[in-house]
Amino acid sequence: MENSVFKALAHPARRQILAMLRKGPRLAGDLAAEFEASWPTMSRHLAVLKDADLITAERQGNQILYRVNTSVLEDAASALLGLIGRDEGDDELKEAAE
Amino acid sequence: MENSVFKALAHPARRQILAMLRKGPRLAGDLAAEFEASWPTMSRHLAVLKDADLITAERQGNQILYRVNTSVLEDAASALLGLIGRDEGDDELKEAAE
DNA sequence: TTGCCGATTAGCATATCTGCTAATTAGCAG
DNA sequence: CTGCTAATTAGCAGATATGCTAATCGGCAA
Repeated sequence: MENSVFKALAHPARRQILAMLRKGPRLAGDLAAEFEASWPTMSRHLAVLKDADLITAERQGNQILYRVNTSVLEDAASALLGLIGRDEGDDELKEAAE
Repeated sequence: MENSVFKALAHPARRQILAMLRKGPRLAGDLAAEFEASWPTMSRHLAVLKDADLITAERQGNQILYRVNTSVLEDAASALLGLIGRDEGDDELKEAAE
C-alpha cells in the first residue's frame, strides 16, 4: 500500500510524469509526446503510478485521461514528515515504515 | 541527489530504520538488534541511507552512532507537496503552507 | 603482539526493474 | 466488415536491488 507509493516515486520519470500532471489532467498521448522515452515505456510508468493509486485513469472515447490523486501524494508527504523526530510523539504515523 | 533520496525511501526496511531513529541517534548494533534481517543486511541499508544523506554516521570508539538528517527528509516532503497541482500557479512550492 | 567485538565489505544467487520492439486490445468512422 | 488511431500487453535482454554467508577491517584491552 504505502510501500507501492514510495516505490512508484523512486523513479525520476514517474516523478516527472506527476509534475506534468500538476496543472491538470492530461491525455496519455499528450504526455507521451513530451516524454523522451518510447510510448510503451511511458505506458508502463503510468501503470505503476496507477497501481500505487497516485493517478487515476478515465477513458474518453478513444483516449485515456490521467489525473493526479492529490490525497495520496499528501499522505506520502505526511508520512515523511512523520519520520522526523518529535522528541516524544511515540504513536504518530508508525505505519510510515510499512 | 534528490533521486537517491527517493530511491532510498523506496524500501520498507529503510523507512523502518528512519522510524527507529525518529526519537534520537542510535548505535548500529542497537538498530540491528531490533531488526529482523541479518547484520550485514542492516549495514547495507544504512549505507544506502547514508549515500542519500538521509542519515549521518559518527564513530564512537568501537561503535557507530547514526542519526537522521532531518532537513533532507523535509526537502523530500516538500518536493512531494510541490507535485500537487495548483490550477494556475506556474511556480513550484511557493505556498506549501496553505 | 594476540584476541575479541562492533561493523562493513566481498562475493554470490535470486528477484525485481527498466526500456526496447513487436503484437495486441479498444474504440471510432466509414 | 475494414481501416485507422490510441494505448496497453507480451516478451526479451541488460541493469539494479536484495539478502545471505564468509571474510575483512577498526578499535580497544590485555
